[in-house]
Amino acid sequence: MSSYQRLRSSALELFATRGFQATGIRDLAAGAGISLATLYHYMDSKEDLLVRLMRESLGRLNADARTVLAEAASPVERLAGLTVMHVFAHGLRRTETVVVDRELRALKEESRQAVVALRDEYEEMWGRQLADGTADGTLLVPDVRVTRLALLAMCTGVAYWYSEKGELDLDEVAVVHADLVLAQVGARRGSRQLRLEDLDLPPVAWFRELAVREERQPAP
Amino acid sequence: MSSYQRLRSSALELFATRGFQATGIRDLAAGAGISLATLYHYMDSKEDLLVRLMRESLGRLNADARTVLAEAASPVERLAGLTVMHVFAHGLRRTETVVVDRELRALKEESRQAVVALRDEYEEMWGRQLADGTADGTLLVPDVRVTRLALLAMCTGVAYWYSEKGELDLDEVAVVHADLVLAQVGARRGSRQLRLEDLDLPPVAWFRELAVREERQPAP
Amino acid sequence: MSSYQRLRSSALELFATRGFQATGIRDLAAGAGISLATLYHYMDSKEDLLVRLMRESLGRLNADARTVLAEAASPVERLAGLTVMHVFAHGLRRTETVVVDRELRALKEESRQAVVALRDEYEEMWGRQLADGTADGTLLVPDVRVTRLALLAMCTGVAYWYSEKGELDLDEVAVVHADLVLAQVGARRGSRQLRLEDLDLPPVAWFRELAVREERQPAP
Amino acid sequence: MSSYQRLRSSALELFATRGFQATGIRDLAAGAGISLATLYHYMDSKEDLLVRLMRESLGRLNADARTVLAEAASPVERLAGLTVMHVFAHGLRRTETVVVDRELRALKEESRQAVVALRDEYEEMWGRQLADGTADGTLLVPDVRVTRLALLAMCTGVAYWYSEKGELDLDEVAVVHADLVLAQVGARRGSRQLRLEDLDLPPVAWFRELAVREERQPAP
DNA sequence: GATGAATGAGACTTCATTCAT
DNA sequence: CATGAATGAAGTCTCATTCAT
Repeated sequence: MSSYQRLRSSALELFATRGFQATGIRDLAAGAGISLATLYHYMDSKEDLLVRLMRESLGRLNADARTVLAEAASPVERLAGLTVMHVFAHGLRRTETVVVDRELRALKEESRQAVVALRDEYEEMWGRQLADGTADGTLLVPDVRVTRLALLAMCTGVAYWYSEKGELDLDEVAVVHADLVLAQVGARRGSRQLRLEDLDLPPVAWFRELAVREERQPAP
Repeated sequence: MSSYQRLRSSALELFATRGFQATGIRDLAAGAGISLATLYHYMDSKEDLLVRLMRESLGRLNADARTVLAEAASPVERLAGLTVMHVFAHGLRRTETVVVDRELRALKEESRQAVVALRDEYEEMWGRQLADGTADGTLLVPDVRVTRLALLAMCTGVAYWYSEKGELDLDEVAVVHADLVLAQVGARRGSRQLRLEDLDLPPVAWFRELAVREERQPAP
Repeated sequence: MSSYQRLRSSALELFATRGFQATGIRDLAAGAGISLATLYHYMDSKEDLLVRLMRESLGRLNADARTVLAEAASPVERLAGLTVMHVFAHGLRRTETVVVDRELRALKEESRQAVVALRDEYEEMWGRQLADGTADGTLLVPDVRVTRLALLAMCTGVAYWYSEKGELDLDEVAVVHADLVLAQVGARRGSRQLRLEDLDLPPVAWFRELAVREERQPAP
Repeated sequence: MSSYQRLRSSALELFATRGFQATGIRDLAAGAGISLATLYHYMDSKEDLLVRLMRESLGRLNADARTVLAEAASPVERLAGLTVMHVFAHGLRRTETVVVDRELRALKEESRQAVVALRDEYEEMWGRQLADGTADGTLLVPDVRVTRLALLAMCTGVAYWYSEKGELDLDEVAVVHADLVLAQVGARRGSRQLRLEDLDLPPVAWFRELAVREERQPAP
């Protein structure tokens, strides 16, 4: 693994665990196994590194979301698909998603806006399913906007409490969340509450694959 | 307002906005309108201040939760009551709840454990309702533990996105969340999905009052 | 002597000898006998310190120049008086004048402009005597502007080569420079070249006194 | 233009403008359009580069001075010739002369002595004319040593304030300085003040040619 | 010739904290 | 109560330089 790769993953781990502000550049250098000065071959500044990691992460999340949307035919299925994908992404790529979620405030205005734009792009995909499903009557929510925020908060929470070392199985967590979401948005067939297993979606293993698929990392 | 009161509220604002690590003691002093040295009349250390604020906040949350539990008769009603209370607490006491949620990791082991114990006490009250309701068949969830984590993440999210200056009405947000929770846990009467308005609980205004009720602040 | 006084004089010595850029803040702290952190009680930044020292120095030079102008009645006498004053100021307050002369380029644009304005104020007093004396025919120069620059460069040079420990007497150096200036500007009475001793000016000792007179230093 | 030529001229520009200490090796590399590591093919160290540039510059100044002395027959003419040559050298080879004048203090003792020796060699040529002219009565100065220092400071000043882009004509500046010098040293023919135009010297254009004549640069 | 990667030392500055007054 | 002065440790970042390729 190259120096940059080591820097990337240890920085994510540190930022996620201690927080960006609480992580010193000495920690970053030590984590990557390089000297303090060498660190600056791989980043312009600490903030620059953070921005880079955030953009990568959100870029990938958006790509995965688009992949999911292409696999699902209806708003309800798309919403469920996004949920499963989101849970896997936040459970398996814990560090980067936590960093994106928590460290926005550490950015200066300019870079913050760029990152927020990427995040909005993602959330817009969720919002559209809620709006579409409400429009065609396949789901029923009290308030589209509040519901979107509530669902995302719930699913993002996985990154904070799930651990691969724990006893919970992430496949199950994903299914549970999808079912919770379907219940929340009142997705029914006749009088019966729809569940993930009722939908025409790729199997859960497909979503797990998507989340762990290797991505070519851009050069420093 | 006394110096300590000003310190308390500006510290919460700063910790919530910038984060604990990113807030310097100079910021704290400036926010309270006192000198750097005087600051140390009101706290032993920066961490000590944080711990104090967290304990106050969680102490109050637990007290409010107990008040709610005493007002509701069944697991379903208690769960809905906790939800409404939680949303008001996190919407109206935004800074302190955000600080409790985000800055646990800034504490040293010893104080962290004390604060975590308070938090666990609170979450246990939620968990108990889910367990009780599952036991007596009044609600149906895929997994008690995952559901508890999911619901709490969803409801705590309010502190992050709700703003008193926004166009959303917090009363409505609270109702929406209660309805979402009831849907998620499959609370029904016959085949009909239960909603907050169907339950025997104090009116929403009562919960709002609870959340804003003045509390005597302990002396420094 | 207070910490600030010690900082002031050792900073001038260091800046004059090694240059601003080559002087580290460790050198400044050591020179003043204080710790690195304490140094920042007395300055906002290294550049801020430099600006302060420059403004003090130029402020005093301008004050001294005005004192001299008030003592002399004609352009020729004023020019000679400025010359003697300038030589004493640059010979006896060597460090600060050298710093003002050499370190302008180390300043950022904003502070640079403020300092340059003070310097221009001073040079303008020289220029006016040349212009006035040319106008009333008491002196004759090839080019007012070039002459002013040439004279000032010559007289400022004293700060670079004169040393109190050397064998030259500064009183004599001042007289020589005044005579050189009078010769350069063609100051004559009839066909005879005027010399300093021919003019109606305070004695040389008066100028020396002016240059060493204690000045109240402003608080940090 | 070769890499070394570009390095040479951009280094001079940077050293003259920002100062030696304030110029980083990254600036040097960027100025020459080469990489940081490649820079070290053209110099042993930053100081080595500075020494080289200084020796080149002083070597040329001495050569030019000797050429001038060979063209002039008397101390007065030689002094005037040196003055005109000096003004052209400092006006047209601004960067290198400024660097030599200001950055001596940046050198370590050993190299400093070598460069100072070259500078002394040059100043000695000025001193000799003053001494000779005083001895044979063709000029009259208050103090040979002080006068030499004063004249040189005055003429070197040209490098600091003259700009090719300004409105002043360097030919005129040179003539003015020569006349000022002649006045300062009391060069007369009978009772009349001598001026440059009275002397038997090559035309001003000859001196300008001398200052801009291409010199073979030694290989790296 | 040329360079990307690497580094120890040191740059300037701010940190949380203490203490005599 | 309140504070100005002081500090050791640590913050982020840049320095001139080397070396394997």
